[in-house]
Amino acid sequence: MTSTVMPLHVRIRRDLEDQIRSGALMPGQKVAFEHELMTFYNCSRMTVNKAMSALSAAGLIERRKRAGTFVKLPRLDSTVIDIPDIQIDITARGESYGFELIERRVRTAVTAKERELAGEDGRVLSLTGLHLASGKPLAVEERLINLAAVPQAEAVDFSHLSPGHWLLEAVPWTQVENEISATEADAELTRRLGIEKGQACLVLDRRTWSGPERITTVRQTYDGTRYRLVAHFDTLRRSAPRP
Amino acid sequence: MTSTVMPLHVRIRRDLEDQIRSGALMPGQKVAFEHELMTFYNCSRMTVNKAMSALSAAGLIERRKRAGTFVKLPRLDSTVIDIPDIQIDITARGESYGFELIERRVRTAVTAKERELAGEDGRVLSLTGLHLASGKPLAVEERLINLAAVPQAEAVDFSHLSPGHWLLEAVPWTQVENEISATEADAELTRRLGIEKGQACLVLDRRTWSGPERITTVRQTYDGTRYRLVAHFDTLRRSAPRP
DNA sequence: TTTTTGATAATGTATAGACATATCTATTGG
DNA sequence: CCAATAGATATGTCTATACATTATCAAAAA
Repeated sequence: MTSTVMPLHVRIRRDLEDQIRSGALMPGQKVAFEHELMTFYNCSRMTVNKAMSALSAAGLIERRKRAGTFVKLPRLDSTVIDIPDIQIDITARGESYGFELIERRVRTAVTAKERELAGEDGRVLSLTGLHLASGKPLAVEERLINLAAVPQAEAVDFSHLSPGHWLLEAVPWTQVENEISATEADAELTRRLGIEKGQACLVLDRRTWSGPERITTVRQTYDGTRYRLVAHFDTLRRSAPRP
Repeated sequence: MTSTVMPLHVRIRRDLEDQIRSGALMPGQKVAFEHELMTFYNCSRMTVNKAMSALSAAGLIERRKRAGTFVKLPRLDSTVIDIPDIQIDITARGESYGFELIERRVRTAVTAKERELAGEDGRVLSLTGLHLASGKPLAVEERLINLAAVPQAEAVDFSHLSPGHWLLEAVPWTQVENEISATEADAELTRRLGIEKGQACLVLDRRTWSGPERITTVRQTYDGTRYRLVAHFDTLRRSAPRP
């Protein structure tokens, strides 16, 4: 597949990966010793070691001194799913993306949520808007931005600009907390998403930090019939959601 | 924290990680050259290189020849969430776990879903059951197991044994596909989970492979008010769901 | 001015060797 | 027989060096 010449340590790693994936090397089984691979590939131990260390770091194998190297049991309790940025996700599906601002307010933090974000008497920018896929509402977004951390947000016109996408460029985050849940559509959601009353919606709550500082809190509520989170995962590394 | 002496390349990596996390090194900023770190830590280039390569592999930094090394923008479109095994998740919350089998059938693949799993005329084990947290139903599970791949499943008594947990030990997977969606509780879910009719439920569909072979297909439908997926993620590595 | 070319500097890959560390095995001493 | 001990061995770390690769910058040519 890859037309370019592959570095040897990458080739060794891929060979082993392939054997593990295909089942030729099953979990628990012993992998060849470094010195065996070294003679097989006719290379130095450092090169083999680089390949094996990478596999070990990726959690595919376990290495024990004196004993050797063994294929690890993949653990289901740490399976992983991608959570895409909604704008990127929509365009990746080949649909056109749009954002429509419903409400914008600047105020002093009063509610618990606002104070958790901006602290006592901190100022927050509150935005409510709609994410559109091919012109149709896909998700409602309710966002709070900590103006102490992102003062420049106050001057931005978010009428048709996804705040999440803007923030991504303006203030890179270092930590995110995501929470996925389900909720029934209330009257407001029903109206805004144009769905049936009581329909199930997927809710994504996200809080982001930049270093120690809180940046933003957002809740995106998706039309449950039109949106789902998909992830393909294998023992080496996850891949992107399918088209 | 760590009482043992840390290898130098780990220390270098952690120092850089900490600087990135704390905001001392912001995305886009240039990281010191290898030869600078080499004199700073008084070590060889290979040691610095090992640390930097690891950070590069983890996606924290980007390295360009001649130009140097730069802190990467974390990309929201590849944020990640843990999907725990339900049994492990429930016990981790300090609740007692239980499984209750509702229906068990062995049959030849007829529906599209069954044939996708077991192929034309393949035999499948169909299991329906309830996951209980502290004695109360938390999720309904509908599972199909490919008996060609896991013949020993036919002899197992799943009356009070979580099939997913058993499978994990019996047949290690190499690939998983997860899908999260939301649905309204129908009459059957209402009855089995003891919830209100029409309530929103979180649905987790999972398909697993072992090498090229399909192992199982499962749909777990959760009581939306009692279950949510949580993940804390930072630019270096994700951590477990909070208690 | 624009384009080409070439030197330069940074990372990427690989080697051979050295010593450290953990752990398994066999031998020895009680 | 059990326990302590002493190899043996596989991985872990690190060095010093070499050459490959490639983006960048500046000088030379069009």
